[in-house]
Amino acid sequence: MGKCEQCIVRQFSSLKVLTKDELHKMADCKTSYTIKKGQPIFEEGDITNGIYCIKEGVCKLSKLSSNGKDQIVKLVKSGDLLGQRSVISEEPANLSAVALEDMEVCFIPKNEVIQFFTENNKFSMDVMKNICGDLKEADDIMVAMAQKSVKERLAGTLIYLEETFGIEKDGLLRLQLSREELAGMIGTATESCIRLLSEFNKSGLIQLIGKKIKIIDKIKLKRLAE
Amino acid sequence: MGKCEQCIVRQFSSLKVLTKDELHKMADCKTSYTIKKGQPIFEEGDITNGIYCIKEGVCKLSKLSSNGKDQIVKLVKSGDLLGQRSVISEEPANLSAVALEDMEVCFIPKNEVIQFFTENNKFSMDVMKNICGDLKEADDIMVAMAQKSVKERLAGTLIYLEETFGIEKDGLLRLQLSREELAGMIGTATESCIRLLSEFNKSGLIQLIGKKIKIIDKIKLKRLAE
DNA sequence: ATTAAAAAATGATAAATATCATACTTTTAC
DNA sequence: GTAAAAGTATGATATTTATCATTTTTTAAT
Repeated sequence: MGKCEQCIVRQFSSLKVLTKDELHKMADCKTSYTIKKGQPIFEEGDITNGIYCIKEGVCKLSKLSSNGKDQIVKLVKSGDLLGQRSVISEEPANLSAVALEDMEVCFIPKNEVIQFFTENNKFSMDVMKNICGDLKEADDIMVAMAQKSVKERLAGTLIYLEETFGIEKDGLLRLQLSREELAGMIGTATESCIRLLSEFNKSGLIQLIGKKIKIIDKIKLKRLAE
Repeated sequence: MGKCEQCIVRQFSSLKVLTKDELHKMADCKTSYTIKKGQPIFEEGDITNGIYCIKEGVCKLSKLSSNGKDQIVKLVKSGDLLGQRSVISEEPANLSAVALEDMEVCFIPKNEVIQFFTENNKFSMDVMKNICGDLKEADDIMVAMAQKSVKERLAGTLIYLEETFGIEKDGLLRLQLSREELAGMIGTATESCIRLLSEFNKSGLIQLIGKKIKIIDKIKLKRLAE
């Protein structure tokens, strides 16, 4: 069983402020999982009873709207924690978490997490800061959804994907989303998303290679996103 | 100077878990303000250096989009706290807060708030729960902005306004927003908002009396909002 | 390797929404 | 009290976006 001390999640998340003792306690109670691409970690409405540490891979947090479309609210990647909100609010999950790549995650039961909260003030402050960051991000996306055109949102999302998940040696976006998922991020119909990608392709902003995307003119794309 | 102990904010917000001692400390360091309708409490980008307790009145939290329109992200009312995110994140305000009615607020300096955080675990947990609630709300609104039509969002917002701020004896929505502000809540052009209000009026869902609004058929309106 | 299924792409069209113009009404300032 | 300004309302029109239909391409299964 892993020791948690060397884990990537410990370096990047709120776990960095845990003491040696707390890390040992965590290592003892955690459960490791492998999740295949496309599989859920939890679903909207589930009672989660703990948080997940993302050791490897990326997942989407999404919510099914009454029109039957799945809106992607956030992407979560290795080094991040997942499911803190439900533990703190003592509520079922508001969003579904589904793997976009094969993943490795660890589950830490609620009781331990709450103990860390009450016994380690640094930890609760750091988790709180992260949730505040999520709130700011959500507010900003809300404004973009309400006030920006689909074209602007697509441009902004492509920039975000490059800056957050990086590119491969050949310049293609490392994180591969289906057109439907990309549409679900920007909040539009799949066909509209595809059409705009074609348009960006023709006007030399991006290049479409199979289903993969390469950003060619980042400056113009950024300007388009405003 | 007020004592904080009897204050409405203490009854409804995270302040309820503060000890007598902490309340006294707070009463000593707080500053009371009166804010006239239309005046800002703080603006996007301001360094706020503390939190506000809303004793009386309602304000809007909004963000100016690059298209020049003001998107309303949240309404905050008496009994609520305001500005916690900036204090926790140690960042400038992400949103502007502007009074929709004459208001009475108290300002508590950052240092005291942080002291309460570190010394009173109940307080930090309760603030955290509230921020988690805001995050859930923001995620839900984001999905609505992305996936619902303007008509559905208007219907939902009218229901929200009635349920959150109540009605006057004659059934009119108590909180009076201008058409422009209502449009800024649902994320649409003012004219589109006005047109849909007219349509709702003609089809008997609501009644427009001057600039005030009365909900006539709440059932149908709710069904419309989905 | 071949075929079925899924995903991506594109065209045609309809629906939703924004924009611009203008009229009317209410509020505000002097 | 009156004029100017702001807010509300409505029409005409343009633009954006969704929907439905079809084709092409890619992926997966046998």
